[in-house]
Amino acid sequence: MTPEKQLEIIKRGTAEIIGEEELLEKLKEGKTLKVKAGFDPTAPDLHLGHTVLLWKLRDFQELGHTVYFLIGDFTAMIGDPTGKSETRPPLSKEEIFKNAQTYTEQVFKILDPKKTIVTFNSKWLSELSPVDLIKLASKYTVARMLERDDFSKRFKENRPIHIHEFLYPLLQGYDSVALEADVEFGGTDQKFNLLVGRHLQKEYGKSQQACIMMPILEGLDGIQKMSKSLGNYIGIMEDPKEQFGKVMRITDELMWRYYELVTRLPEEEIEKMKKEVTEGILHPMEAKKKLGEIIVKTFHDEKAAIEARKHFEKVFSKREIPEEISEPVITVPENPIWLPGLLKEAGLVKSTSEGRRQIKGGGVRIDGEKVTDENIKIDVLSKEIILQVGKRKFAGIKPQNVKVSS
RNA sequence: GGAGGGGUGGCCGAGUGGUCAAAGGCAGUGGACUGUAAAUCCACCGGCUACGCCUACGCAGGUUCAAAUCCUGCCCCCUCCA
Repeated sequence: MTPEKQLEIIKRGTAEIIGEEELLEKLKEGKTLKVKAGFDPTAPDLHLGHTVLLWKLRDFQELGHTVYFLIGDFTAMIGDPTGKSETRPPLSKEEIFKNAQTYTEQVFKILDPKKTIVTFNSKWLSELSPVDLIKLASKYTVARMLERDDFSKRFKENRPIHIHEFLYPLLQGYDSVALEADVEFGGTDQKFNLLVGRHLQKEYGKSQQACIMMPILEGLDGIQKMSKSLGNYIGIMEDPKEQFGKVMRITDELMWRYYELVTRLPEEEIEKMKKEVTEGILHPMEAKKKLGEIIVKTFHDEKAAIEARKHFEKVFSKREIPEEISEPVITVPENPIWLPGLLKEAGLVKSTSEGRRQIKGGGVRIDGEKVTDENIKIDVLSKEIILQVGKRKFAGIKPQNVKVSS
């Protein structure tokens, strides 16, 4: 493959590339590139947002390059500045090891393990002496630091910025120096940090990395970026039914974005589907179901995808009770038990107060029958009953799973 | 170090002695409608087998019949001066 052709593959789907010329030069030299992507070890639950980047790393691997999967165990002490700054205690060796394992478990659903090197930035960062650190700090200015979106905003709004937060971009940049990265990856929100890496490499007399920014995937709400803390994510380790259900809950518009960013369907095919939907040939729901299947299949398998779809159709389209529901083992204070208490025991609501509200709001069903009396008492010992709260939460209460405490 | 401003529910943000479990907005949950979507509308949105009680307005005390509101000390944040 020609270097130009390789570059074309690399560029597809990216938001921005800085240092494209150097990258092309390196491709022409035919060297195996060191591709760096950093991850925070404190949040090892990967979601679809991360996969946008992972797929692009996969492209690099398929072109023969090596991915350095960098776990920022050292920089995690600072945390990428977001305003909620707190110095976090360093993670223990065991925790780091455990998190790293969780990572690889997830990441290798997409990446090629043979072309991936997992590494930790504590390896070189903890070796830095105070003198080294001062040298590092001298390579950048406060004015330039304040150009960073997050910092400038906080500065303008009179919100605190701690000195150690300035260290984060510097240390991340130093990672590139230490690794001698040829390419560094990040979301568009990482632009500043990526550029610091490029700058520092120059300062330290190394060749400069290309910075590749991937678009940020919107979360389920369609507005904010997908993140664990906002709770608007689809986790790649999540249950197939959950993944499918969450996909179905996004807006039609957002569905296309997901098609583009988290599936590997060729662009032409996506365009074709889009056209068919606007022309009324393809029902948007059908397109969405297909997306759900693709996503489940990627992280689980074909069988799980089909089952998830069936489950969805049964429970939501036909409003039937699913085949498999949880059957909690519960302890109740008395036998005919007060319903709100039972709902709480069964884990369907957080408190009896919430249980009462749900009943009043018409969200509770027993064996498919709506319950309106919040004071009703239920006999749970004579036969199995199926409790339901809302459309999605079910629990089967079997007499043999019930213990009466008093 | 000095002067001033501020810390309220998941978030934003009103509230300066009782009528405050705390306005309003966002998020969330349930219902209606649907394609389980979106949009819209309605309700709920601290806990407790509850017309009452408990816990909550930075932390700890105090004044009062009564405090998110007043007083004292402490912690934290911001601004200006040095």
